[in-house]
Amino acid sequence: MARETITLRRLAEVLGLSQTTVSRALNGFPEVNEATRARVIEAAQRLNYRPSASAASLATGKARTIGHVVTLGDHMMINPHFTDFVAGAGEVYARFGYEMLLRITGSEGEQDVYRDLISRRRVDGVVVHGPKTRDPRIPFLRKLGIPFVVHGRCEEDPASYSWIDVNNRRAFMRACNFLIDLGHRRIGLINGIETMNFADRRRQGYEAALAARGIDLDTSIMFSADMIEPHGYRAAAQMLSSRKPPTAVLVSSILPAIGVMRALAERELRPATDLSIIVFDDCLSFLQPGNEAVSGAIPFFTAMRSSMRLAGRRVAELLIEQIEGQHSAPKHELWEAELVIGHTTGPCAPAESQVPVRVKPFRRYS
Amino acid sequence: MARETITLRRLAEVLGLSQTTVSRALNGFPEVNEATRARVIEAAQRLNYRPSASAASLATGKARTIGHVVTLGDHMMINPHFTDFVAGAGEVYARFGYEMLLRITGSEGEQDVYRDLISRRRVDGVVVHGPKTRDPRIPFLRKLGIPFVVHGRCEEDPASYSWIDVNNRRAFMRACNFLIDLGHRRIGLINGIETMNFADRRRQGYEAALAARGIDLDTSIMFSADMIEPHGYRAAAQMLSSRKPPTAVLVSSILPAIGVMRALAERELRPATDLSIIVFDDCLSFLQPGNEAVSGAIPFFTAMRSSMRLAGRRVAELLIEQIEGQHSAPKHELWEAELVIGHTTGPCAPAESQVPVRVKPFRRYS
DNA sequence: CACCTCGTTCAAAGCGCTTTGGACATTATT
DNA sequence: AATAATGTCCAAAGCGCTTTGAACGAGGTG
Repeated sequence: MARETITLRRLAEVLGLSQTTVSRALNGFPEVNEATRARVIEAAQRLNYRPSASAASLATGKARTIGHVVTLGDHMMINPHFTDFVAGAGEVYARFGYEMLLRITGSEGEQDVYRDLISRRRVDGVVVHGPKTRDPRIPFLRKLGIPFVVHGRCEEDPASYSWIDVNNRRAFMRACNFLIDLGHRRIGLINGIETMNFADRRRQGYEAALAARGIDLDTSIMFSADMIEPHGYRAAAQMLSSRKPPTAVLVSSILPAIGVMRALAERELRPATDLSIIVFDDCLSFLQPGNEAVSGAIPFFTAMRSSMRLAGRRVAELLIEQIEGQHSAPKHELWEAELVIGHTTGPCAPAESQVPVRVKPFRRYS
Repeated sequence: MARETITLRRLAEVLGLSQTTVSRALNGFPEVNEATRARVIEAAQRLNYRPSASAASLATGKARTIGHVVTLGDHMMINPHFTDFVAGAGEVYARFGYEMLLRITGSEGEQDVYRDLISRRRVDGVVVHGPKTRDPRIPFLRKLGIPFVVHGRCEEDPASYSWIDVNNRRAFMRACNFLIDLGHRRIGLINGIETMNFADRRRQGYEAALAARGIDLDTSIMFSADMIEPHGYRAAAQMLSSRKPPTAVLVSSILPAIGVMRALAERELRPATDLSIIVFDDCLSFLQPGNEAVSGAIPFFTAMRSSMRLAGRRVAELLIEQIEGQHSAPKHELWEAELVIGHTTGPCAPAESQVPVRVKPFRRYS
């Protein structure tokens, strides 16, 4: 098993053919006799021949590898949603014969990481994770002239590059409207860090919905921080202990939402009856397995859903298209999140609501 | 910026030197005049020269890349603990100039993935994630004669390869003893999938602790499944609805523990008072940020802790040592988890306990 | 002065692929 | 029958590095 690795040259010798022919036979070129091709393939399999990746990429100039640069946040952690995304992207790479290169980096020097990856010709393209509202990486990558696709997008010139994003603004607007329809007037926001474009847009949606119904903003019930459990806990604890706690809250991820639950439990309060909670959950597979939705069971959290895994798949597909295809125009996809009703939302308790409650039957928003 | 990439040859031409000298100057060989070396380095920086990774690895035979093969579990998801591990490993790779290659695969054909990675010389070594109790990957990799380090270990011949593992047996034994000391006699187990070695050992620890105190096993309060929220929820729900619910429970990960909390809340029961919970949390960064422990705040869950990130770091270090160093003997590290007391454990309610309760003061186990 | 040793540099030979530009039979076309 | 058009195959030139073996002065020894 540990016998010397077999090279193209050896294989050609064994077969009594030239390297050219063997190479072409294996790579499916038409100008080789089908009989010889069969012989070659058989021998390659028998001798367990695998072309050297570095030799091939040196010769072709293609690395057949895609780079993912993930930045550690304030808490030096990788966004857990990332695993789902990567799983989706991985499927696609496997299908097309690409490798996935992962670089973990602190927030400084991200650009150097990209530059390094690219100028050493380690990757044919990169995917950009977690774009900020104004993100220097994008003009930088454009200038480098390398294929890339953004998961999310930036404020500036989004038409000039490919991206896939969820309509975060709309999702939060809708969720907020849903709460208002339930009679809530005092609605808190537990958002992610608002330099991130997605969080910024979520806030916009929240603000727009309130404004449209003539509800004033109250910054004392608006929070913004890393999307982790303790943040949700602290924010909820602070709101619930205030003289005028909200009756509902919009939470940016299921992680802080779990913290909200903890704060409620501590006070012997209950979701839906004491505090309505809507969470943007991105279908975190390890908390909310997709099959639950399929099987028809009612999920616990009322949530805006959008599959991270699907996003990973689609981003990978776009990127490969861009790498392999002729220079096509940038593509964009804006996905709508689905509002799924769970057990954490309910009508505003009459005592607290300033207007008559219009209870709507639970239903599944498109 | 998008000007043609500069090669070693060009750089040598510009400098009026041979490729040999330039290469050696950049790679720190001693036989080059320090004055020339300085000139070379300056020029390289000015012209933004980066050696081609594939050319270098073709010439040296080293890929300077390490492969991680992660297998999607039953729920087609990546274990979320993985992100922390990878973050740790990534730090080390960055420090030593290695890349990280990630391959996502279904459970079939894992071996082919390794074989492919290795025989195409894409990686210099691999790390094995989530070893099963008897895992065919290990003899397979040994036969291939490639450097690898296992995160966890297998039952068979663990002395023959390098690994880093947590003493899962001991951790669960200790946690179980702690509960027994609190007066609990009926202790449930919500374990991971027991074909996984770590889950198997955890169960052993649990069983050993009970046996040592003369408590009979009751398989109706022992559960084993993927470590996700719904599993914890279902297991807890089932136990709490039974005629004779446990007064304490050992949970294999913080994810199912969240499900346990949900089951409790649903029944208006409370942790510690109605059900003691100890969780093995692996310091999931997005739920239990390390700084909480450092800052002295009492964490919510009573937990057995062991840092995934540290494990990732150490595994990477061992692997690089193995790749670069002379053939040294396999190394093993067995880490002890730390038992940290939080808010989810308390004495067994007298009515339920069969023996007088011996309350111990809360303390931090080493 | 011849000889040796250093310190420094270089030409050239790979590493294992892909790809260009023929070569050489066959077969089809005139 | 001569020519053109295939259908198959090959030798050789790269791709951009690393590394071997040798060259060449300068300084140190006998």
